[in-house]
Amino acid sequence: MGIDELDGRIIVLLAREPRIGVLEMSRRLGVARGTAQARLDRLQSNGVIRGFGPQVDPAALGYPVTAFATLQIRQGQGPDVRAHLATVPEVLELHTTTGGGDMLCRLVARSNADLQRVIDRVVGFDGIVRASTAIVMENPVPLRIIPLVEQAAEDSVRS
Amino acid sequence: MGIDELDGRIIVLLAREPRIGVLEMSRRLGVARGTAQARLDRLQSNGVIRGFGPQVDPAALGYPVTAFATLQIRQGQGPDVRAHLATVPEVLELHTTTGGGDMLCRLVARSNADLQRVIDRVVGFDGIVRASTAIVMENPVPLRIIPLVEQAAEDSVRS
DNA sequence: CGTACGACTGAACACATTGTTCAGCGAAGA
DNA sequence: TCTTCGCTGAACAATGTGTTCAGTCGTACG
Repeated sequence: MGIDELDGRIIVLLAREPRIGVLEMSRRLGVARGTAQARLDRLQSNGVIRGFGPQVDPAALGYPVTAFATLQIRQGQGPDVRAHLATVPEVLELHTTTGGGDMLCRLVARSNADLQRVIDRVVGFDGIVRASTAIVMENPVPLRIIPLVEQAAEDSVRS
Repeated sequence: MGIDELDGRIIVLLAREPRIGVLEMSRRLGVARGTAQARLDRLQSNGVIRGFGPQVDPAALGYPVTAFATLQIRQGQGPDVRAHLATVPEVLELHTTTGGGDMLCRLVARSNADLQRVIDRVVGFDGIVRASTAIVMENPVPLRIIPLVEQAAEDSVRS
């Protein structure tokens, strides 16, 4: 577990220019191609890099509204609620959190009006006692990982 | 704005097997290579596909604890708080939401004990009045986009 | 002190894919 | 009818891939 400095450089480089291949990568890093390839393979089998799936922008798909909903679940209904939420395409993400068996989910919708439809569909299920929704206005820090990768790489240097 | 059925198949295919190239993609989709390439280029310049950055697992980096923190901000301190949070590597994401100028941020930490350090760093800033944190226990629905893409693609068929 | 091991290098090879361009085709719209 | 647009199928040189090899280096261990 953990990554070293070269691993960190690989991830940062890939994050900045995802389309480059192993050969170009090895050139930029100043290492042999085999090294770059071995490191990349290791990072993937380690699970550090899960994959290179396309990053799709929901807004460009016609879903410009994002919201977070906190759900309160009736005792023992957790599994059912999860299964229910998994069937709703507009539920992009679901977490169970501390604090009375609550859940937090990320929603998207076509408009504020459409958000009502989504929420109705989300909470239109028996096991959900209460829902409180916060609509996202701005996203000053979009989902990012590079600073954390750099932090983790620096930590490894100290060893 | 919006995607058609072929676009949807391209995105889903890429999400399932990100490593395939344009040629292999065109074979699976049953279209000419030029078509696949043109569609992919268009999706990217449209902004529908933002990129193909590596999906890094914070847990594998040594940060297995995730939490969501709701922050209450002092009037007019929003910009300063944003700048502050952007400097914290463990802040993976930050949104401003409806409800009294609040913010919601996603945090990671090396352990529950380490989370205290992260939170202290996050809230150790003048403009933050109050913070309430929910620790993530399970993640029944990891961040996903495929169901939404399929929904959007189906919607386009009806036109 | 010597050895075994793991990681890295630099090279080679056949093969597949990429970027690019071309002419032709069919459907939709002016 | 004519034009435009997207798709097809093909070709080309250039580049990258998967794979393998022998050789080097530093370190941990006997």
